[in-house]
Amino acid sequence: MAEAVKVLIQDEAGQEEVLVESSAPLAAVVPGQDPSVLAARVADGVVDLTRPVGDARQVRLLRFADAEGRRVFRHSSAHLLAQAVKRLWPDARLGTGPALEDGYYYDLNLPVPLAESDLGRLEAAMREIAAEALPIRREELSRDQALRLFRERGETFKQQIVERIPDGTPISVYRQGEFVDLCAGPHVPHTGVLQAIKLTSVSGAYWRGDEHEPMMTRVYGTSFPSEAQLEEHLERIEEAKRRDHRQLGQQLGLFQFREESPGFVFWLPKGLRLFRRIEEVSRVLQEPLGYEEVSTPWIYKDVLWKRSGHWDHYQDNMFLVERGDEHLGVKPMNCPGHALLFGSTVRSYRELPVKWAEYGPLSRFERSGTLHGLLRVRGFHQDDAHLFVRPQQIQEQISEVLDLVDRVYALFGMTVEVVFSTRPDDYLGELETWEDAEGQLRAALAAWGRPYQLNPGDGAFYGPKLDFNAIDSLGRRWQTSTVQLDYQMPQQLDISYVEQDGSRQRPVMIHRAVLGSVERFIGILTEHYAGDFPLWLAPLQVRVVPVTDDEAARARQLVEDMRSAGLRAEVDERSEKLGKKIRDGQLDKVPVLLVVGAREREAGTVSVRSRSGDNGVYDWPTYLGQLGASAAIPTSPSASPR
RNA sequence: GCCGGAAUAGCUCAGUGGCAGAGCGCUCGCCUUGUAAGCGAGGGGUCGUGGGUUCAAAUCCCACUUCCGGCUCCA
Repeated sequence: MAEAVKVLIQDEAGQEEVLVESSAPLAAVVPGQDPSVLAARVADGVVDLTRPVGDARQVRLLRFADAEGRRVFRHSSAHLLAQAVKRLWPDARLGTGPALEDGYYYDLNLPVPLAESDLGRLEAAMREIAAEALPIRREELSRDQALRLFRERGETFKQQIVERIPDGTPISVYRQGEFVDLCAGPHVPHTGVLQAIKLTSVSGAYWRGDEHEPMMTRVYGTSFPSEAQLEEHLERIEEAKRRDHRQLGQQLGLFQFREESPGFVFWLPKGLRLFRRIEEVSRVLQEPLGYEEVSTPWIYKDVLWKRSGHWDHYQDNMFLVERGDEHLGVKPMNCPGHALLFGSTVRSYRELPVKWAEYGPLSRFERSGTLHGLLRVRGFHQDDAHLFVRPQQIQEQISEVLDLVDRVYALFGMTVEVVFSTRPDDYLGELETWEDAEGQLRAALAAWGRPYQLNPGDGAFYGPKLDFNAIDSLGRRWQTSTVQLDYQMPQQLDISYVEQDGSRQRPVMIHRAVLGSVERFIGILTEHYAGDFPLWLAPLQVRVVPVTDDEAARARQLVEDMRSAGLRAEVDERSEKLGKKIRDGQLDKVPVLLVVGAREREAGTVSVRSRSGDNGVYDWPTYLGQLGASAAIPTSPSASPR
């Protein structure tokens, strides 16, 4: 009972209305059978082009350029990968294979270990299947039919998934040639659409993400409609690799890691200059807000950790020391120490808020496989502070921290995103207190006036929190810090202040770190700037390059002038060609190279070369003044020169 | 911690069972340089550590350490 219906086709170019049989597949409404159309969005969601038009009256055509079209393309690529694996290893059992932002993966249980060197073979098999242009067909089954199908095929993992689907839910599978996969879809019309394919890596992944479940082999890949787009993507990956802070740290002589102390950083002089500069930024910006620095012990007896709750909740992440009868723990956080100091004397409400900062070393025993350059270490420093406040001061103090976060990240040309995590199911304390705290956080966020993401139920058991993601120059997100309200620590360590009415009250502790770990932050900054630190931050700001050995004396004089002005400068005195010294200066990513020869000496000038090239000749005393000014921390972002 | 891979000179890497190599860096000498690599010579190695197989191991096998890609974790 085919009936002709009017369908409105929407495409990026515009829309048109066509008349089509309702029993025809959606593909029939695609103008000119355009092969770049991968799927369609109708009222029910994104669907296959093989689906009948049915009662759809508005159809949006999806291509690779659409995020939804891209997901379909990548998901079909994952099926292609799984099919290729099954052709090479028929005993392989399928797990799951979703699309990712930039590609896809498939988790499989394989009879043999798979190495990255096997990926070429696998890619070849994928290309073969693509060349076969197998039609991809959807089938709907009952739960029993699906169970039987996957049991017959020995797909035990798929069986597990089906078993978890409630009875009565329609189940879909997709077939392409000999391959069948349990899948909600949708998919591209046939495998020939999947043109440019690349498998990128292979690794292990727990089944269902649970470390008690078996380990699957996960193969990662990406795919594009054309080789040119694939090339472009691989080029972006190369760019990210060139920015890898571990590589730049080695190349620029900033820091090292050594086998003798896994997870701890060896800072070289240049790296430590960066480190100190970052700390300076933190101090300069927060001291006017009434922060004061304290220094507390880094090893405490188990008694303290038991009182603070770390012994029960955090012991696995602590370095423990046993010395005779004493059990000691190296601090993973500053809060208990700060709370002890706060409680060491009677505090009046007049003193609050108390804001104590500490940059000292923290140690956390991270599992060996989680260490990653500066981004995940066992020994680090935070721009940590604890605010002891009266409950009614929460909002104003959070607002102040939000403002500080904005100003700090603006210095580095980064913005932040905020995630607000609220009361979890297993919360401690009074419901009323929680509601008040969350209300104050919400008010502070509203005053801040920017959108934020809500993460209900993801707060800490002791209080709600705000997480910050910094966004770098490549658009990548990095979790840098959290601001957490804590009602438990003051109680556990029994600290209080005297209220206006003479009563003893518990302060609320606000844990906050703006940069988070300084180590991690430097790793992020290195990648953000690709090692081209701005002048005010660069470990070496100026290198003087004498044209001949005869100019070395003046070059040294210039460096002395600069050092007196507080600049970080040095001379390249090697007996090398000018071109060589320029090249090395560029490779060392020095912001300013001053070329000085006989001409400059006679005229009292310097020839300036920045990272972008020759900047011309300047009068030395004038230029020195300018340099000094632009090398200062640009506390007002508009005044920040790169 | 788990899965897979890797470890050779200071750095980046070549070397698949038979005398340990290259480029850069380093030292010395020559050159005296004008905006991205001047020339020559020299020094430099427990081939990650320990065990095994073999007439013979950087190379094959086992264990450990560390790193890399992920997973898990990151109150």
